[in-house]
Order: sequence, then C-alpha cells, then structure tokens
Amino acid sequence: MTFRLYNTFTNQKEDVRPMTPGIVRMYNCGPTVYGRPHIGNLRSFLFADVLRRWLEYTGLEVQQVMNITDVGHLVDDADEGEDKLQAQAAKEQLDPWAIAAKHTKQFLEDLDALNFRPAMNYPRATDHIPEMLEMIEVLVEKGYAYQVNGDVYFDVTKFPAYGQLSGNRVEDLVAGSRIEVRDEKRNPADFALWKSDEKHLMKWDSSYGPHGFPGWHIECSAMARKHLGDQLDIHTGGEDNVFPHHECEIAQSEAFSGKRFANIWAHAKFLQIDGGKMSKSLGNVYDLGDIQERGYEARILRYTLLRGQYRQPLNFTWDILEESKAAVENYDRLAQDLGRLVKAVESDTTIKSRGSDLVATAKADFESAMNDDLNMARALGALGTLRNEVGRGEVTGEAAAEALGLLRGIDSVLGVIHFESGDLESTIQSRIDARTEARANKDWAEGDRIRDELLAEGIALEDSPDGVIWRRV
RNA sequence: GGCGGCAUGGCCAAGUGGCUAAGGCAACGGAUUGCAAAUCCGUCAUCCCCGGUUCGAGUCCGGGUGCCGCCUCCA
Repeated sequence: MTFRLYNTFTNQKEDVRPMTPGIVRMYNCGPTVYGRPHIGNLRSFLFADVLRRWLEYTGLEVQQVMNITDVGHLVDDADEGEDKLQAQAAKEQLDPWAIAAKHTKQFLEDLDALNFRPAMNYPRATDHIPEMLEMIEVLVEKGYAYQVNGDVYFDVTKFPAYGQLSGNRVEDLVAGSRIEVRDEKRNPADFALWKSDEKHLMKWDSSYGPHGFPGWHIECSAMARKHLGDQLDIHTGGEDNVFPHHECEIAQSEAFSGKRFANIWAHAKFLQIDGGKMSKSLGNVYDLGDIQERGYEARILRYTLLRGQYRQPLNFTWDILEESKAAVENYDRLAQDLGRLVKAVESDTTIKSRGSDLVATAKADFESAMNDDLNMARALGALGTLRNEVGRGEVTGEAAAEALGLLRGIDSVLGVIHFESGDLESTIQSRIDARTEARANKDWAEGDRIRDELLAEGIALEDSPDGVIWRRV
C-alpha cells in the first residue's frame, strides 16, 4: 500500500511518489526567529517531523530542509510595516542580528528537546541574499517582475495560475481585502521581492540600491532551490502559509524555472487554545518552557501535539496534556512489560509463542492508518488494541519479541516511548531492598514509609509476583 | 463580502453507505493485593437539528443551528 498525503493544491489525497526513486526532497517552512516558538509553531514543525519519520519508516531517504527566516518578515501588510526582527530588536534593545542568533539557538534547542530528527539543513535567509537577488534579476529579465524606486514587485497578472493553491481569485483578493493600494504597484495584489529602506537595519547593496532587503516570500524560493533544486516532492507549512506565502512561492519559483515547484503541498491546521485562537492579549501563548514549568516532560507535549490527525484542528488544554501524560506512561509500561516477556522467553525456551497473528494485525492496521494521510488517531487505536491483547496475556513467547519490535517501529515515528526504566542510583536501590526486607518481616509501616518517600522523589513502586517493579513518575 | 473546515459517550478521538459505532483519558462495580500500585473482568454513546436519497446513512444530498480558520502579520 502506498502512502497517500493530502495535497492542498489539488484538494485531494495523492500517492507520494518521489521524483527520484527512493529519495524524497522535502522543504518545511520554519520559524521566523524573533521569539521562542510557541506550541502552535511547534505543532506545524512536528507535523513535518512525523511526516519525515513516516517516510523513513517506509524505507525512503528524506532530504529535509527547514528554513530559518531571520530577515524580511514584516509585521504588517505584506509590503508595509516593520520587519519582525527589527521590531523585536527595538523591544529587547539588541540589534536584529543578535535577536536572530538568540532565537535560532533557542529554536534548535527546543527541537532537540522535543526529539525532532535533525533536518539535513537549516538554511538562514541572511546567508542566501545572493541567491535571492539572482532569482529576482531573472524574474525582472523575464518580465514577471518590475522595479520601482528601489523596490521590486512581482506582477501577479503575468502568472495566470496565481491563486490556484489557495483558491483565491485576484479580483476577490482586491475587492475584499485591506491591501493598501500603493501607487507604485501596477496591481494591488503584486507582492514585493525586494524592498529599499534606508532605515532598515539589516540591509544589502544591490543593483536596486544600497539599502535593500528581501521580501519574505523570495527567501523560501531561493533556499529551496539552493538546497533541493528547482523541484520538490513535498513542501509543508502551517495552514496560514497557504496564502499569501506559498502562493507567492509558487509564482516566483515556477516563473523562474518554468518547472512545477512542488508536487505536494501539505499544511497543518492551526492549534487552538481552550477552543479559541491563541493570542497574546488572552495570555494563552505557551511555549515549551511554560509546559516544562508545569512539570511536564517535553515528550508529553510532543505526544499531545501529534496524537491527532494533522489536518484536524487541535484544541490544546491543560487537561489534555494531563491525559497525554497518562497515555504515554501506559506506552512506557507496555514497552517494559514486553521487555520482561522477551526476557522470560530467553530464560525459558519452553514458552510457547502465541499472538503472532495479533501483532501482525496491529502492524498492518498501524501502517494502513499512517499511509492514509498520517491518520495518527487511527494508528494509535491499533496500538491500543495490541496493548489490551498483551495485557490479557494473549501475546507470549516469540510473539512478544515481535510485538516489542513493532512497538519500536511505531516509536520510531512517535518518538515518545521510554523502553528502559534507566539506571537507578545505588542509594535508591538499597532503599528498595530495605523495603523488601521490611515487608518480608511484615513490617508494613516501615515498608509503606519507604514507598511513600520514594514516590515523593518520583520513583513509584509496584509489587508484582516476580518482585518489585519501579518506574519514574 | 469571497473562500474553506468542523459538529460522534464526562473529555479527547477513529469511523473511506451494510457484521455487536476503534482506541485513549476519566468514572463506577468486581477480582487480585498486608494496604497500595499495576493488571484483569464488567458497566458507560444510536452519532447537533429538520427534511430527502436508499432495501439500508454517523457515513450521500438539501436546509438550518453552532464553533473555527483564511482572505491582513501569524505555524
């Protein structure tokens, strides 16, 4: 069965068929580094990570590039207003380069904490000014773009397909929008490729003048081209990127190369908070640090953000985070229980293998759900069913090893399960031993005291028939 | 004004016209346990409303209602 992914461009699920057999070229719209990424940003990046992991699960090599926007993303209208980095720089009283460096570092640290597989490349916009200018020059030469007073605009009327991705018509955009009509533009919907502004702090010399900086959209076109070529298999982003950002990328890249830019455009839906939009005024913009401050591991957030289907809106609440914690700990327990079952087989080869068919069914269900546009909720259902079967003792012997292998495979996509309890400090181990001895002497009070004490320190004890099992909570 | 999405148990969430509507969390009853924990058994929904198509609809069509998003910076 092939992997089908929803393509925003055609509004349908399509087979993922890499142009180069075995290798997927994927470009993910990354962050604008003017602040720490919030959990909404993280959801969309995480979608890219899960997508990449699933492609790898199916045996494909993924050339993944996620850009870092460190200049040119304006806070206001597409062609007016302040550069985001510059605005933040003013607030923090730092220069924009320092702001970008600081938040780029923070971004990469957060990805690492959330167990992202590193992309092949995280190109910075400011490292690709020559590549952008090269594209702009060709677009001007070909007649797709024009310059006015040091600014360069893309003429949307020269690219008839403009609007196809988002389903917008140029006429509607103009009629319904608040795009300010600037006299220097030929058409109100034209967008900027290059801007000139003496006051801009990050600026470059070019044939258009000494004080220029790039428009937001051209960055991605130039970086995608530099690192992956003129044609991509998959291009991702948040749903808000569909228009205008990705629409503009298509126009620029295809006008430039004459080739189809991306085969599949995949977009993650927005994250909501408490049923509504996340906004600074409501004070509900959370980042990884806020989650950790409340005592949740990064992997719990990871699970919360990936447990549903990426095209369904996800409503974040603290209750859901708590629920996810319980669910993830159940997966840990399943992993560790299976580990014990496997060990039992090693020491007792007479244990019969049972449940191989159940494991095979779970595997097939998981894979077909993931192949169906990354239907994670359905995929996790298959895992839950297997978990129940293991709990009932229906999976033993060699089949337990198969189940453990499957679980490792599943977690190669999820990236949240702890398969080993880890090492225990010897002082804690000796206290556990002391408790076991007290219990042997029926000194329940002392035994319970030690158990409560360890629990307060984050070590939970469970008395199984085969001895004490501990886990971190 | 233009475009789009969603509405399934207390909460989250699958369900791609037809066996008893996945799975998770929570809750309750029971087994087990020195007590717990974990585990197991059991209980817990007819799918927003109205109309239609069909032998048969949560699933298709029409009309409502409600929520959300994009069109303007946002992942």
